[in-house]
Amino acid sequence: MTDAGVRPAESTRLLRIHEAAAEVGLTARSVRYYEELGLLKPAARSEGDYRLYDESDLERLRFIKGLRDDAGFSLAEISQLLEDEAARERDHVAYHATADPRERLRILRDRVASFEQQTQTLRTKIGRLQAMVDETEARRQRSLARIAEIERQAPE
Amino acid sequence: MTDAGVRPAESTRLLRIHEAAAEVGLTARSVRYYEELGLLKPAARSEGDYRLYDESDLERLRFIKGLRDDAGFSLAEISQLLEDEAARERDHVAYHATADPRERLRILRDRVASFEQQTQTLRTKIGRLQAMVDETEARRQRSLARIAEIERQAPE
DNA sequence: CCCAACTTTCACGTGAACGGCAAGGTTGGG
DNA sequence: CCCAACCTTGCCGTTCACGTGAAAGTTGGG
Repeated sequence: MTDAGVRPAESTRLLRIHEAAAEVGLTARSVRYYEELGLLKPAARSEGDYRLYDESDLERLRFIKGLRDDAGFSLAEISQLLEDEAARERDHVAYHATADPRERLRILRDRVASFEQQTQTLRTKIGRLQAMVDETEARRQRSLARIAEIERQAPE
Repeated sequence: MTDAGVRPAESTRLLRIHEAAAEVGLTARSVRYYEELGLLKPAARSEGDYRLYDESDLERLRFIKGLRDDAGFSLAEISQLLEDEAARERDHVAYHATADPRERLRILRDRVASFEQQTQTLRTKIGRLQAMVDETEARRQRSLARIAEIERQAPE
């Protein structure tokens, strides 16, 4: 209970939408669209209502971009995947607002569960891709076998 | 030059578009659209111009569907990925048309190269997904560490 | 041969994921 | 205080990947 104002630096500078978007390789339009879909909310707004993004926003945007580009998820699926974390995001404020360790633990544990859900989903996708690789490998082997056979029958 | 009509059994029954589509979990419209994009061509057409698909067509359709659903590739990317094989597909006819072992070897070798290209692309994608998994795992670990720390400082 | 069920091509409609513009407000250096 | 460069909220346009008829032709069992 000592030391009242526990809200010091946040250390990272806040970025405006174009800066933030460029930082993670997106367009401002996309970022606004993602917000419209409820995928994220800027950490703050300026006096004149400019969107302001912090480092955790950038992480989130990078994650979204990864899910979209690398994993090929639709924004609806991403929304689904981040749904839990979106609820936690509301807790994020609560996390910094409360000093109650029990509350903080609850929030952190939910977050861990969310991460586990995400890795699970990603691993499932990896599994399906691996199956496709195996399939293709098998087809390659079959072709190699036929090549060998032909070479046996008609050596050049 | 002996034996004019060399087109005997093909063994597998030919399916019409709805049957083929249902078999691989697609719609007839999608299959026609894929043909329009040049992703495949039915093995044959009936007297009255009905599309007729054989087993290799189904394999191809399943592969396309896998690339679309599991890998999340766009149809343009899939087209790119199958491009080589599409050229080989034209060779497919040639393969059965020729009895020349040297020509058959060339076709088979090209096919092997195409398979290797495909697995390479898929493995790259798997790598990016794995990186995301690692990232998420790291974040989970960090949360776990903070949980442990809080539990040390304020044991319930 | 007939007819219901399937298919053809053509064409317009739709939802997702933005792009781009207009009309106005905000920032911040000079 | 001024103004260029940024931002805001609409809102309409576009591309992709199909969905959904319409109008006509094909298949195949009875």
